[in-house]
Amino acid sequence: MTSSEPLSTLQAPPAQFDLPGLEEGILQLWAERDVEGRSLREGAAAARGRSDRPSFAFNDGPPFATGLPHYGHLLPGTIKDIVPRYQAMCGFAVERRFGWDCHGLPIESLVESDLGVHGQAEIEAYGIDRFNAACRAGVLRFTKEWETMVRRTGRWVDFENDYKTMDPSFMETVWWVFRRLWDEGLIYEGFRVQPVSPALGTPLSNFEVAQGPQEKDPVTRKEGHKRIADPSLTARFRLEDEDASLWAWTTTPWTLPSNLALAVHPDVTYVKVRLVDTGEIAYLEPGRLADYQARGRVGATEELARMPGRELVGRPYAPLLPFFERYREREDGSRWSFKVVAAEYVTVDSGTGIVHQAPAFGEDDYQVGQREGLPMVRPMGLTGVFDDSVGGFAGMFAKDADKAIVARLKAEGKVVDHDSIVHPYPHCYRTDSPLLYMALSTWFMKVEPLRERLVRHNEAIHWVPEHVGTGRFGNWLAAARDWNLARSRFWGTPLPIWRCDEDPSDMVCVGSIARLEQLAGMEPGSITDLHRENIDPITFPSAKTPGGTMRRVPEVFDCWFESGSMPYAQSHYPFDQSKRQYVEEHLPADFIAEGLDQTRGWFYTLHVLATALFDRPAFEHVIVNGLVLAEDGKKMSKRLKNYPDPADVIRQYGADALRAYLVNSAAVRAEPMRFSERGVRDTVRKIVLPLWNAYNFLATYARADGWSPSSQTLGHRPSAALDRWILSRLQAFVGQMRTELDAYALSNLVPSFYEICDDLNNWYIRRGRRRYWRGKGEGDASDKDDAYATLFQVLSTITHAIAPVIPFFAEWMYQRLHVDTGLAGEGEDSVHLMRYPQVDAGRRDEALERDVSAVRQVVNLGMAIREREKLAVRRPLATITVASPDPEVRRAVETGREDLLGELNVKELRVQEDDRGLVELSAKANFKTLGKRLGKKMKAVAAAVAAMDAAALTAYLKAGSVELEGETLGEGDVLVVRETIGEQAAEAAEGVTVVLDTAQSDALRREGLAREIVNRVQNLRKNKGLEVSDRIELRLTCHGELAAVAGDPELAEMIKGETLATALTVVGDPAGVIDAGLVDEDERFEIDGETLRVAVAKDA
RNA sequence: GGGCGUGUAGCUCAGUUGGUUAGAGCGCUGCCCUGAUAAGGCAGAGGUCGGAGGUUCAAGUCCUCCCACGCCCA
Repeated sequence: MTSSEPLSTLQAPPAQFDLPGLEEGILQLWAERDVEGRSLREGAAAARGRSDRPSFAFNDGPPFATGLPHYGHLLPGTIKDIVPRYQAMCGFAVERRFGWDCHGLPIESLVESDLGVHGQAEIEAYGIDRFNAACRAGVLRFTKEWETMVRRTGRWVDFENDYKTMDPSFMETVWWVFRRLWDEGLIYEGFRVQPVSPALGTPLSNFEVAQGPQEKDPVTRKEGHKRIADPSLTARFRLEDEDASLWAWTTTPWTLPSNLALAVHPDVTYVKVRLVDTGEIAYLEPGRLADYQARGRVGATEELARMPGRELVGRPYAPLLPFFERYREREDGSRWSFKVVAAEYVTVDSGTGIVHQAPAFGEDDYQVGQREGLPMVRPMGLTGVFDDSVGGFAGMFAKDADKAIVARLKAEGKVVDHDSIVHPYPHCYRTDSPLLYMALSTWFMKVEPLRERLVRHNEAIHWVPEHVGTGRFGNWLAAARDWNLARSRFWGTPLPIWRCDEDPSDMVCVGSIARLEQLAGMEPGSITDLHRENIDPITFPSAKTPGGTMRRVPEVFDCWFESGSMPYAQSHYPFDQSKRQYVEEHLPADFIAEGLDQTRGWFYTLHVLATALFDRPAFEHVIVNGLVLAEDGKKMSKRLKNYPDPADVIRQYGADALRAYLVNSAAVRAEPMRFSERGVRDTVRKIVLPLWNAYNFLATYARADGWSPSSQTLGHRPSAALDRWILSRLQAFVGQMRTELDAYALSNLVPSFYEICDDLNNWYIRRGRRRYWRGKGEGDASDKDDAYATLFQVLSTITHAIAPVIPFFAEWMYQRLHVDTGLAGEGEDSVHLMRYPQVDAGRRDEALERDVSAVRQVVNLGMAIREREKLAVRRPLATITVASPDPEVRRAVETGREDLLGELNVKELRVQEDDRGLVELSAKANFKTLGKRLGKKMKAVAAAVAAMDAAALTAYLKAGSVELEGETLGEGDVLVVRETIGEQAAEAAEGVTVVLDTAQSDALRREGLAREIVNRVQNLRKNKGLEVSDRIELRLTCHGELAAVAGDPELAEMIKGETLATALTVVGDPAGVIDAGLVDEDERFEIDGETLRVAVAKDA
């Protein structure tokens, strides 16, 4: 980074490792060189058919911009960056447009709070135009923060060329989509039972219901709806075909005027009883009767008959209240209402086992009513006030009418029992009033007829993980219900249905702006916005009904309909001719990714609309991520502050660390993950630092040596086994990365990367580091070139391969390795514009990899022996004996002799086949091969195998088979286990035994001490901040054995050579002043109880 | 209430078609190595594999039920 440095060398690593700072620098570099822009514009051009590259279609799900991004966005955001980045490196042009979900309840609720205007009536009074203007102004309030955060995480996505669901072009395509469905006959008007806040006069969404007041159940301690006291009324419904009653129970007497049927469970047994006191004959479920009697609400009874519920079905009863008697019979005289019907949902947990049905006021009731063809009776509007159809109750609020209704029924002798009950009940989140459930008119898309096609197209989708597609999503599709896609709201895409005010069946569905202008006789181009305030006033005369005026229906679309239309609407399909072909060719899109919670959300709506419109799936590959939980396993909660601010985490550890941490978690397999700040910190140490260290090593020595890469470096084929080994491992690594990325399986990327870094740092560089130390003219120059070229190739390839995962650090490495050194050509100024590495199968050598594994295993065994015997590695030993019956292992160990001796600091290697005298043989049955064959005999045979003695085992090994318990055991059926005998310094593993000769000769001991001295000097060099190539003058003050070592000419040369000392002065210490601590200058060390004083001076 | 997941060491997670003594990383303890390393190596402590039944010669793994947690839907 000093300006005097020539550009063709590897830059010195920064003194401090500061990943966040490094990332900021890379962001700046990307901006200065327009790197991101070049990549994104390539994708955008492809969408218009103006790129020579093949295109890869990625569709981004739009988030609501009403809140700030959190980990639930950053995790899918990382996935959405890795895959397109990889595909771009594979030569595809990838369009990556950011999207904003602008409509819907989140923003409407915010604006309601801001304005203090709540519910339909208030908003209409306030003015839809002003209300929507406030939504428009507020919905993008955090887009800058989003952009900043998303960019800071390294995600490349096009914000300039973004899409918004409130854009007129987007909304027009939504109209087009709807019109297509309308033409296909997939749209119908129907009812849906919805919770209504009578105080607001507005239906509420599930989300709003969940926002309502909560409290704990006093018994179960579970959180639930706020509790309320309601009437508990059991009424008698007089049968018309017998002098008897059906008893039914309700907690909502206000729905009784609308009663149209009574439901029984077809398979439950009911009883007919006579009440001893009154002689009344009644039907109900016997267990429930016993409950009433136990509570003293009903007296003694006499059982008359028993029958299953299905035998009661169809029996007529007299209306409890007279208001809707006209629905008793149909025009053809058949029984219509006021009869017993069957319903599977009826339970015997409460009430009488016979359930009052008011189809307009309950989801279950509504379903039964639809099935039975019952009329729709709803004597009230959204405010819950009875209308004139219910006589004396007219004008009363539903809940207030309870008392009057009960009183009237009592007076008419129709009440069996009247009590009160406290139970959880949903309340309005805004006004705290109890909600009323009622059937409201709305618009549906027919999904049920599409089920078979939905399931079939789902089979073509590649789900990661698979179970989400086959399980959760597949089940949902197979049971898909018609989709209520209208909302009684204000800020959304209006339903493009105009209906005649004279004849409600006279309707027009408008599929484009131009068509509306034409119908309304407006100038082309005069409609510039499609929100309600601009569209609702547009009317036109009916073509069918003379004198009728066509007016838009009031509803807007469910915002999921809009996000499901995104593949078409983001490109203004089919209106924008330049992108028509792209849209049609890229359905299904190649790739999408979102959280598990989108299964019934975006994934579903995309799939339903693509199936309905084009008879295709909407996407080909999808990665589903799990939820990010706080470290305590709970949901992340702003209120609880149980998670760190993402911006702080990035500032402290870097975005690469966060990305690698997230993508290395179970969350990429759709499992929930617990976010831990420590996990991010560990990721820096485990993932980024190893690569940085490796670069640091290369740069340090290359600079000292004046080595720099040339265009030949990357193709260089070294001959040394160590080089060929790491290059082979590199091919394996690239292969793993490609396989995983091609399969959209991201969970093994980081582990594979970690493995190659480990091999690089802890074997390749560690074993090969002396190759880089040789000064000019020393040793084999071509070997040194091999070493540099190999290390450079490895770092370069790793950098390319890991770039999609850690884009910042990979870019930093690339800049150092390729750009600063002048290797990168025109247009090659960013790693992200380069091609993803190919596997060079010719450089893979699996036999060599196995050999190195064998050597490393022997090293580990040797280390274990040294540990156990307390033999420091710095102290040389005379011999190591490796015994193995496997010729492959013996050959591998011989080949790796140098590494083995070097690592273990041993002088001589002996390899032998015979391990007799070193190990004891014992045997175990191989359950895997024998289990299936032997079955119940397995236990006896296993015992016989375990009892085999050394002689029997040797015989088995020779013959390859043995006869036991009448069974012939062949090769592999008996597993021979070797254990070292007695006290010797030996370790055994499968197929190999290692023994160390622990005897220390004087010569070995002196050499060990010399190495101790070297170690102290090296530490001192480092502490003094000397460069690895600096020469020093060295002065040692010591006495006794250390003085003898330092005075030995051979050892002194060794010390000088290792420490780059040009001069070594040994000062005796006859007075013992250093032992006495009288000397405090320089450094003092203890070695084997003797004191050493070291003085180091840089040789000028 | 239903669907789909999850539950294995203090923490984060592996654990193949059932197979012997259940593994790794982090953290902890001890020792070692370091002429790039903020790393690394060796060892130790730490487990009723959520619980209970069952199938099997053999169950963390298969079956049934239950418990807890999560998402979605009622």
